[in-house]
Amino acid sequence: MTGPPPGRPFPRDLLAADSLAAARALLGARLVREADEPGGQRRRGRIVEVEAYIGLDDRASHARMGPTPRNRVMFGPPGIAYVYLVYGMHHCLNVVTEAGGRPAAVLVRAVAPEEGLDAMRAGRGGSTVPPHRLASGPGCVGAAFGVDRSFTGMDLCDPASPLHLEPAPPDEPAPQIAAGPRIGIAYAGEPWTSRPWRLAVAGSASVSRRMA
DNA sequence: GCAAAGATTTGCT
DNA sequence: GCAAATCTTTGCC
Repeated sequence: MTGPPPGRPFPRDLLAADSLAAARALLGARLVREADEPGGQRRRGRIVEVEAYIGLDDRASHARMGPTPRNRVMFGPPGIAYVYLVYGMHHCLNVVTEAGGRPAAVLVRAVAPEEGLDAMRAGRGGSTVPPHRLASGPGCVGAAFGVDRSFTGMDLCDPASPLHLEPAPPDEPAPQIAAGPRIGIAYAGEPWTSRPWRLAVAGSASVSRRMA
C-alpha cells in the first residue's frame, strides 16, 4: 500500500483548539479541489506554508474590529473556509480555527502541487512558472485552486465539499517546521509584526519566501 | 455618502 | 528594486 484511501476527512478537532497547533497540523495536509466541471481535473497539493491570525486583539487580523459582514465566519466553528479579496484582485484562502466563538483563522500561503497541474496552470492564467511555484503565495493558491469568496462558509472537513482537506498519508514522516514573522502586516505594529506565526515546511521549494 | 488602505503579484527600470 | 493594477471593506464626515 502506498497512499491513503481517497476521501479521508481532516479531523475537525485538530482545528478546534489552539490555532498554532492547528497551523502545525495543517502543514503537510492535503488541499483538494474536486473537478469543477464534467471531465475536469481534480486538483490536489501538500500545504507547505501557513500563517495564523488569532483573536480579537491580533491587530493584524481581520477580526480586530469585531464581527463584520466580511469576517463573521471567523467567529464561527472551526474547519470552515474564509476567503477574502485582497488588493482588489487576489483571493486568499483561510481555514477557521478555534471553538467557542473566539475569532481565528489560518491563512494557506503555499501548496506544493501534486495532482491537476494543468488545471492549476490554467487557473493561473497560463503562467509559465515551474510546477512547484504554481501555488506559491496566498493569491497563487486561490488562483491555482479556483477559489473565490463564494467558497466562504464551505466545510473543509467534509470530504464531499468541492474544496476540502485531507490528512497527510500515514506513512509520510511529520514535516520539519520553520517559523518566522508574518508577511505584509507592517500596519499592525508591535508586537504583532514580530510574532512568529508564519509556519512553513522546512526546505520546501514551494514556500513563497525564504524564512528569516 | 466619500475617502483611504489593504494578510499580493507581476512587470518594468 | 519599485511602482502599478484594481475593488472591497472600513472609518469618518
